Amino acid sequence: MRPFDASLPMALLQARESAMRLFRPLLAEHDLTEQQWRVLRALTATDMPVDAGELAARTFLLAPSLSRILANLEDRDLIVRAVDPDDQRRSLIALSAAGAAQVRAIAPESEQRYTAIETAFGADRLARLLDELHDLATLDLEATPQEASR
Amino acid sequence: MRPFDASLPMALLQARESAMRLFRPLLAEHDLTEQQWRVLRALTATDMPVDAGELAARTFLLAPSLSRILANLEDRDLIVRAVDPDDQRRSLIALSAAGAAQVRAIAPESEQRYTAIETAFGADRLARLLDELHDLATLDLEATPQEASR
DNA sequence: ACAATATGTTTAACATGTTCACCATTGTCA
DNA sequence: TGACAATGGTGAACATGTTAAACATATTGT
Repeated sequence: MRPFDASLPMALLQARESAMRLFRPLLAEHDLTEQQWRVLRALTATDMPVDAGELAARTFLLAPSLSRILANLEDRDLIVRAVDPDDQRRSLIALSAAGAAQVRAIAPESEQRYTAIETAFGADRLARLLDELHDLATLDLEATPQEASR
Repeated sequence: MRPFDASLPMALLQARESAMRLFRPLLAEHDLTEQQWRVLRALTATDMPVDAGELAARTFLLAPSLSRILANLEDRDLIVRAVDPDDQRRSLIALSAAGAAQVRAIAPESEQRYTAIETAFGADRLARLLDELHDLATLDLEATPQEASR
């Protein structure tokens, strides 16, 4: 069988771990997990409140995970939630003032560490790598090839 | 701040998810998680029993996670464990006959699906991507740059 | 209007990720 | 030899990944 560390999923996992090792300590100082930070960043990027489904898509979190994360962030008053008046099934989510302050407190150091990776690996090289990763992610492969003929 | 989906960790996460979507259903048919499969594969690749620390390194699992996974696999008789006579702290782990059979049952289809990715993305292109990922993973970045001068 | 269906979100259950603490066994060294 | 630190493994606690089910609200078709 294919050698172990030559597999694509393992290589992607290792590379990601290597990068995250640089960010996790910073986030830990502010009592945020990687996923919680992802949610806060996604909310920072928008002016309009977004519903949970949209937020899940933007952060690449599954709905059940996001649901727990939002409950946590709401308890800590980093976000605010309100029922969508046009569709009571949805809840509209936005950053609170404290949440926005938290993001402002972390962002500069986060950017700085990202730049460190960019510098060490090469900015243009990193850009090409991101392009390749994007192509790979959007490859659409048949999930069940044996049923492709239906 | 940096746009959200342009970040390296997100790109790596998406790419990996895209690839794993192809494998998870296959593993689920055999009641194995991705990580359990990783352990079985790692054990297949060696003739000698390995201790848990070595196995953790090869599968890129943290020790506490591996500990739980091994307990699970041992309950299902897919692996066997024995105390290392030379160092009673270590336990030596090997594939059981049933575990080896399980791997043989899954491997062909797994390889086939991997080949599908290789074909769709381009074999040489994938090889170059793996090289880049390896370089990225082995970049050693200072975890805490501000203390680098000590 | 009403029943059937679809959709957005949450809960449940189990497995893993992550950090910290603990335990047993080894290794070190005064 | 006998404290004492280092090492391998596990347990605990909390957060997330993952799938399936439950729930409430909307939508559809008749």
